[in-house]
Amino acid sequence: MSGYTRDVTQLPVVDQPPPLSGALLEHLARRIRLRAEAVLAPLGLRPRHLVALTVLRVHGECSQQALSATLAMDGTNIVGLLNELETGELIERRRSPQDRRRHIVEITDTGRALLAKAEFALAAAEDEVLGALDRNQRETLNALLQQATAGELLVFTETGGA
Amino acid sequence: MSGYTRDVTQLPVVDQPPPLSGALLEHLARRIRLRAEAVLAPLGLRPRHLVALTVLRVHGECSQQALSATLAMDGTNIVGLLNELETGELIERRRSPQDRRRHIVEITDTGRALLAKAEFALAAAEDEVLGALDRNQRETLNALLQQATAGELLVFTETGGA
DNA sequence: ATGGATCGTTTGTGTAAGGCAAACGATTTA
DNA sequence: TAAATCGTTTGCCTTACACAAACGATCCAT
Repeated sequence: MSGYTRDVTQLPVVDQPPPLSGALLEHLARRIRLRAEAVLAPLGLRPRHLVALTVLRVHGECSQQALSATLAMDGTNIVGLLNELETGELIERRRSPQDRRRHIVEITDTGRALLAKAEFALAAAEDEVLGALDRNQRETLNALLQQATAGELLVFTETGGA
Repeated sequence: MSGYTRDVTQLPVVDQPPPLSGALLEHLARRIRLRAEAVLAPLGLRPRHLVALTVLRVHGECSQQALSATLAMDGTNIVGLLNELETGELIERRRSPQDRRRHIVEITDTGRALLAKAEFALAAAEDEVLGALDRNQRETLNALLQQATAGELLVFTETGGA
């Protein structure tokens, strides 16, 4: 599965490094996050909340530890994060009927509404940072990110949690 | 300039939020960063170094405070970051002839080499996270990020630093 | 039924990133 | 000559996390 043979059908030109996105991803994320903080504060949100809500909107409901894996964040910290979101009734924790130890986490309508509101408010900030991209390109970018994000959960859906 | 009228030539369908990338950007960046740390450690690098080097490769040489602005990081912290990079001879600080208070920061050949080496090492980690994107999409993604990143510096190039 | 695993939770500790402020030497500019 | 600027050093503070240990509730296997 991990034996992903990179496309070396031709000769390795000059041993050129593959197109790498991580650093740029991080760089742009930071620039946006800094501006986002100021915009989100009045809404009682911080960047981490935005990320969690966004992920919860993409995926449907999910167990708390699945969320922990998806956000790549320690389980103990997820508790606190969800507490904050639950206080604002942005997410809902309910017991799983199948396994009553589990919490089923889901974004609420209030959560969706606030998320949408936040997104409107953030548009300007993003425009500022992603100014070099035109509308089309930004949509392409977003589609790619969305697809990449949605892809993760397949792993956990397939595996089920083994 | 900031009066960017979003394309509302038609009726605002249902007041749908604009395509937002910030949260997803941050989410994916985090997932990659965590895996990257392990890969970079043996090279004596941390994610922040990778970001700095990558940015320095995209832009050419630049003053230290321009870098501070580009990385959106406090000037005092830039000093330490550059010190670490300079110790490894990955970047070079030299005095500007025009204004000898200024430091001209530039990535060295050693820096480029190590950066390339790191990128090779990181490919697997990215493959893992961006697995839902095919080769073409990943190239598109990278091109967009590159373009967005390169765009920032225009601001400072134009303004000159006023 | 009993014992061992599992899920979420609490608490507590540690670390790394980074902001912010003050003061300094070297330099430029007015 | 005086004031502003660039990088630098020092010191303090906050935030986001990871990690470990212990707990109650629950599931599961024997």
